[in-house]
Amino acid sequence: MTDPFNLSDFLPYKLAVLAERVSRRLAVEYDRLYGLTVAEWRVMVHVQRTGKASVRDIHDFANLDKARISRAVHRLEGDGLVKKCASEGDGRLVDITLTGKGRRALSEIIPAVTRVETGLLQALSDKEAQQLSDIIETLHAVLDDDPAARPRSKLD
Amino acid sequence: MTDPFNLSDFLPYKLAVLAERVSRRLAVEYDRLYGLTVAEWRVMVHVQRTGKASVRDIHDFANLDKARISRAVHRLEGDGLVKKCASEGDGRLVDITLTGKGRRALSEIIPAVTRVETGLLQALSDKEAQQLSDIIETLHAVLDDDPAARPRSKLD
DNA sequence: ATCGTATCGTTGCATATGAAATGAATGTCA
DNA sequence: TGACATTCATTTCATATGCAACGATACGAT
Repeated sequence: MTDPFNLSDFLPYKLAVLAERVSRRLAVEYDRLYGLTVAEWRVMVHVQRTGKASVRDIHDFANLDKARISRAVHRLEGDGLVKKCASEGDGRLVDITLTGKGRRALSEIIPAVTRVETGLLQALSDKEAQQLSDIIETLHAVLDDDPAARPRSKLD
Repeated sequence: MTDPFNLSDFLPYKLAVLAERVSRRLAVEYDRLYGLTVAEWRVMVHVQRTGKASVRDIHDFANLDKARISRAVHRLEGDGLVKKCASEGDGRLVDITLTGKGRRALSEIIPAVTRVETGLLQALSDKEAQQLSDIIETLHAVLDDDPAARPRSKLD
């Protein structure tokens, strides 16, 4: 017989459950406002931040599969929220930029999702929020040294 | 123009990225050993813990969609890891129990995933591990009070 | 310059997923 | 008891997902 094993006490499970719950709560906001999915939301945010980005760029920074990004961008283009054009220098790349409509969309969505984040952070003291960041970083560092773990995505 | 918005600093994003990375690292173990998916793994663990469980029970405790559980159980039955039989008292319920093979499978998988969890926890001090648990609980409590959030799953 | 290699974005394919519908069994209450 | 509502597990259906393959472009070594 193996040790008693409690899903509820298992750190990976606890992380997964919280992350999913938070993620779904957030999705309510960007879905409600512009019918966006998580992938579309992340694409928009990254493009806003960098001004213009390729699928590859977003892949590196937004922790999303290449194909998922490609499809998200396609949908966003169809909705007129982003514009795609072939890169000047490199014919393989696609330059993705926000349209005016895209910028307006983000300017509605960002306050809404920030409100949710703020609600979460306000329940934590400044010290706790810092502890959480540190702990997250520490756990990433463990996986960085684990050859069976997938590499970490880059930071914005 | 909206505020500068950094995905990397956004708590929900940080949680999602870490949780997914940890989850995938774990999945390497139960996939490697018995070709299990996350859903199958959670079903097995819950059934081991309770001895016998219905789809509904697992739904309440393992943070999985009912349909996903039903399918996971079906596959596990096909692999001979669990057994299904109609409940005595209530003809709607299905009693799911581990087979001998299922118990043997878990006795291999649990040490493997525990090793991964231990690797993560060892990077944290006892105090930090406790802080993390407390913080997770605090964040759940915020969502508990948020009508737009999905209810929390029960604890084992 | 050219051939082989690497990178980029997209697509095909098999599978996974969630929401809603279904059908069977039970519960409720007049 | 009999009608109606509820609960449970499964299935259906539309969509999402990840991986691998692909075609196109760029790079690198000779």
